[in-house]
Amino acid sequence: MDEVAKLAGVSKQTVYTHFQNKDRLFSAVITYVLRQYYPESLLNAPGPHTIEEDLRTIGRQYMRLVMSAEAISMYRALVTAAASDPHFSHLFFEAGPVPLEEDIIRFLQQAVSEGKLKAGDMHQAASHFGSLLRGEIHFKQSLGLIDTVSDAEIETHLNSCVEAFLAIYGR
Amino acid sequence: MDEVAKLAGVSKQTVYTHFQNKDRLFSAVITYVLRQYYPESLLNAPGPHTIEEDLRTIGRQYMRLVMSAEAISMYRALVTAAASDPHFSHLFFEAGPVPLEEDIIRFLQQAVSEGKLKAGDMHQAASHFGSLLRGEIHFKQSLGLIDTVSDAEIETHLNSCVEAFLAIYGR
DNA sequence: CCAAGACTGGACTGTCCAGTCCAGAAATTA
DNA sequence: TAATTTCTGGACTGGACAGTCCAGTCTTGG
Repeated sequence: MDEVAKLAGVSKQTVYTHFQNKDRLFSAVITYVLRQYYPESLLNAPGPHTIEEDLRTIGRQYMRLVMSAEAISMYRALVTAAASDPHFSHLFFEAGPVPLEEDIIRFLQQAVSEGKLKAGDMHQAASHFGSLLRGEIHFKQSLGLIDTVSDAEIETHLNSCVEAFLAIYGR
Repeated sequence: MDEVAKLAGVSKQTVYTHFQNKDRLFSAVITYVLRQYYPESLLNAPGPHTIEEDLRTIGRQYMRLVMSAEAISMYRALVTAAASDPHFSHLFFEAGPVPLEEDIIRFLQQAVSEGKLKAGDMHQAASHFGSLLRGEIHFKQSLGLIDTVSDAEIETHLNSCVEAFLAIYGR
């Protein structure tokens, strides 16, 4: 909290008048940050795309989000807090992963109805896609074994994930 | 450390004579626990199996390991520690995930040479398999949004992962 | 221009926790 | 049995950190 006040260029007391305690501040940070980072639209390029292009676009956004330094340190903070109280994790999950996954499911269902993907459990498909995308990279990042991920690495991993996803769910 | 001493039925001083400090103790715990939990053999049932059966056996062991309460709390401790120093994470990774993945790669290569899987990048295949297996479940567990995972849930998830894996890498 | 409210800085309290110290008890060894 | 080593328990130190207090300063709206 001392550091927060310092970085804000404000006295600690002022921080405490705006946020009753550290938990409230942390909650506010979670909701604020997620609002900032939540992708407006998963697909922003105009014109028609192949399913592969769309998956790449979505996957790229997801990877950039999840592997950003901010996301990793928030994830670390949440994991740490979860050891004694999963309250923040719920806050986070409802504001981030849940709506995001819903968006992705909608996209996948649309693709199914257009005959671009096999029909099936789209919740599972979205979950598999996300898991593949996070992959070992996120696991290692969370453990501090990797810090920054280059665009090239993202692109390589992304390709392998999209390819794998289409092998499973493509028609 | 007080609690460790108490649970060990020993004075704190005695703990400190055996382990210079908390870090050394933690290191010792990591290596000890991994030795205990490291699967002797990924495949223990006798007789010939289909690749699907083998993948299920391996996947089941991996999931049980990774989703155990012990593994989750160790992962949490490592993630927390990684925020300031990834030293323990390295220790962990070299003693656990690295050799495990090597075993799995060997298995996959064997399966390729028997014509049961497509040839390709088996490191990537192993990584994808692991990522699918950890999946959303491990992500949620790490955040404290789920605690225990029933055998039935493991089996359901396992099936979907093996199926997905074979769709990608099966021939 | 002045009163009310907001902000400052920095000292202070209380708690948690790793690690140390020590005097006496217990176990080992010769 | 006597000497030596090891262990006990519990008090203590020091540092980190959340949260409070307060006296004095700055801002701002009427």
